[in-house]
Amino acid sequence: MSVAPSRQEQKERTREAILNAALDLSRDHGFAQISLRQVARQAGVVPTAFYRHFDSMDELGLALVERSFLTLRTMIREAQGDPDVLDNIIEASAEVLVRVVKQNRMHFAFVARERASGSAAVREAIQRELELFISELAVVLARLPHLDRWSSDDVKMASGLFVRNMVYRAEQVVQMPEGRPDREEEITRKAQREMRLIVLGFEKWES
Amino acid sequence: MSVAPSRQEQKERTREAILNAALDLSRDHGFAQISLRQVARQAGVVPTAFYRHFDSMDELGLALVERSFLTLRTMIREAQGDPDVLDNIIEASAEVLVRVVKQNRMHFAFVARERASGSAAVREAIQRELELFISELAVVLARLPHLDRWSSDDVKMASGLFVRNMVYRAEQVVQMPEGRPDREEEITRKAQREMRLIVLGFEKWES
DNA sequence: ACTTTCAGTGTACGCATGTTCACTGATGGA
DNA sequence: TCCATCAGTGAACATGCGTACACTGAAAGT
Repeated sequence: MSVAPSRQEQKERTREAILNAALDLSRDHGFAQISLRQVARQAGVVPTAFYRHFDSMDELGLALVERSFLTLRTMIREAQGDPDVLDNIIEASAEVLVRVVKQNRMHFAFVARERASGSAAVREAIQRELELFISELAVVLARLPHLDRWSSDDVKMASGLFVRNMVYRAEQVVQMPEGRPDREEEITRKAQREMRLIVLGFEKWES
Repeated sequence: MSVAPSRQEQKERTREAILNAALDLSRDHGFAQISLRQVARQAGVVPTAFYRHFDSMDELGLALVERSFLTLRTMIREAQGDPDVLDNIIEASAEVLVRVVKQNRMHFAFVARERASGSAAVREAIQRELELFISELAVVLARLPHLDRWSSDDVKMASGLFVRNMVYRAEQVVQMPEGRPDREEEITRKAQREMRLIVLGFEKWES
């Protein structure tokens, strides 16, 4: 027999249902074009109940941004903990990328989609988080051979190149039909080739 | 005294007004979230007249994709004609990029925004056009030193890196507030640094 | 045991939407 | 000159929207 949930627990549960409903509906139509009523319906709740959790759709969007970047940070932390990554940044990080993206498809899809097109508030939040993420990755990169002597501007440039590559490949993984390990391998391979090319540039870089 | 326009001319004029209205409204809200009635209103025409030119908003979107990529092709042709580009691909092409994007702000904004988020039809059309564009640029790149001996796959990778970099920088130019030559210069500089890094990689690339 | 709090309900409203239909009147071919 | 064509009109419709408001009833505080 399950115990009756406390009021707080129940509220949290509904909030979660709303977030998931929005994420789910965004998949097909984009967050900006789904309505408050659609979200409420999918969450199994009456439209007005929505307001007990969020003031507006915009606020819901910001909450989704926050939640999505939480999983992005998990990735960078995982990459940092992995001893392979420092030895072999390219192969290891490309694999971490594809794996984490596959596990969190919806979150990455949301970020990739709304980055350029969401409401102004959502778009700005994503840009800010992405900048933050680039800075965090730069700290990791700064410990690599060749890069440890660079100016911080240069390291950030490298980090930016990697992250943009990552976002692009994540878009592809997200759009990839399920159960196509061949496509997945191809994406991993292409990402690796590109990162290898960039790293080759690092070795000759000056100023 | 101006001559009365022919029926065809007048129709073409209205069609153009609808396209421009849609492009203009997309700027703030994204194409996917503007309504047929808004477009008609902005074009100075009654909603039902819209149907004389397009069957649906989706078809309007596809027409905008086509028109936008027409200006993109202008850019590549201009770059091909410019003798500086072959000698000094990086500086010259970065400048061509920023200039052309500034001249065609709205078209680039449209492509960048709807690439990841438009309706399925619009999204797919843009992806297809972008692939085509990468292939065309690859033909130009194949004539560069170091690259002339590469496999066509490798040249396409290089082309893809440049184009993605271009799309990203175009997004920034578009979002840039008007009359900020300092920001513009910074973007040009960053784009150049990144392209230079990639080209450095080219010189050491094998297989 | 009582009262308060508050997550979720149900109704009602005014508004913008996409699409239909019958129409008008200038253009342009006969 | 007459008449067909057809780009653009204007009214009407059903529908879905965001939000206001008064409400209910169980959980939590006393």
